[in-house]
Amino acid sequence: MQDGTFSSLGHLQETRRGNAYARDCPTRQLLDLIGDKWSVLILLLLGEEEVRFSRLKQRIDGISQKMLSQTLKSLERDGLVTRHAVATVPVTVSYRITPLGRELLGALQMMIDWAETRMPYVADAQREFDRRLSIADHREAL
Amino acid sequence: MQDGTFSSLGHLQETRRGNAYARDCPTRQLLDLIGDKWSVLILLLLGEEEVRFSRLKQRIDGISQKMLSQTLKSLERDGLVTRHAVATVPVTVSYRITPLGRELLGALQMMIDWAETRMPYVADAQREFDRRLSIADHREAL
DNA sequence: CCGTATCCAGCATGATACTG
DNA sequence: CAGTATCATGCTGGATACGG
Repeated sequence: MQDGTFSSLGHLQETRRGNAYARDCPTRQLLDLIGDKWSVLILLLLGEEEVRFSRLKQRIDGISQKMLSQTLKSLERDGLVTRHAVATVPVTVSYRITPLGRELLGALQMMIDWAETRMPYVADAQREFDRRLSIADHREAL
Repeated sequence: MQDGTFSSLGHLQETRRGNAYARDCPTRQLLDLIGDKWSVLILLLLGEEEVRFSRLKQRIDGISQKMLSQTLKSLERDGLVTRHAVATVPVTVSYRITPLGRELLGALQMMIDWAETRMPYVADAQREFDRRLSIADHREAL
């Protein structure tokens, strides 16, 4: 079904560089990494300072130990944070953001700013949409 | 468990404005909207021009009719795109990005640029991480 | 303290078939 | 052409308990 799409894209100029619409474009790959529930929150915290595991768990509202551990390992694998273990008893582990991670955080800043100023408008649009929908549903029920 | 977090954040200065670490911060709300599999790809296409449903389906590699319909309705509900139906037979429907959606696209541009230039480094880091892990696993098996 | 294993519920996505 | 309904499925995230 899509083979034709791919080959026709070989010599295209879709305005943006590269094939931005393939399901495996870099943007989607990135969203697969950070589009989850906790990654960005963790990166934001680590962007300020090195933080210990237990402190992260305290400061991130509602995260489970499992998800914190899992997300940190993921971020470490992606080269966005580093893990530093000190062999005390019990062991002490802290995490730092990498230069690559810090760069990403910078690239996300405009998005974060947009979210903080514009999400209220999105919420308005959603309410309006739902209101119209419920009216339409009501008519339909006649 | 997290109530203390919230109240203590009342008079904080966590570097970034607002409580960026709550699970319902605007940034996470935004990621809930566009962190899915298709939203950004659709927005990018609509950012160039008004596009018909069938054309979107052709151009977005691998999307199902259900997911296209569902994602478009979601974006419409969020106020990021608008739907325009023409009562031909059969009906003709096209979608346009809204000013709010275009603004979001602008805010995403740095992230998109970062993804296109830096995702290779992420891929490198992942390979390196997996390589070391397999070595460790191998030792462990002795 | 930090991390993992297990089990489980809910949701996101997809295949397919059907309708106006 | 555009969209919905149904059903199946894999994955994400959460609860809990255990281990180093």
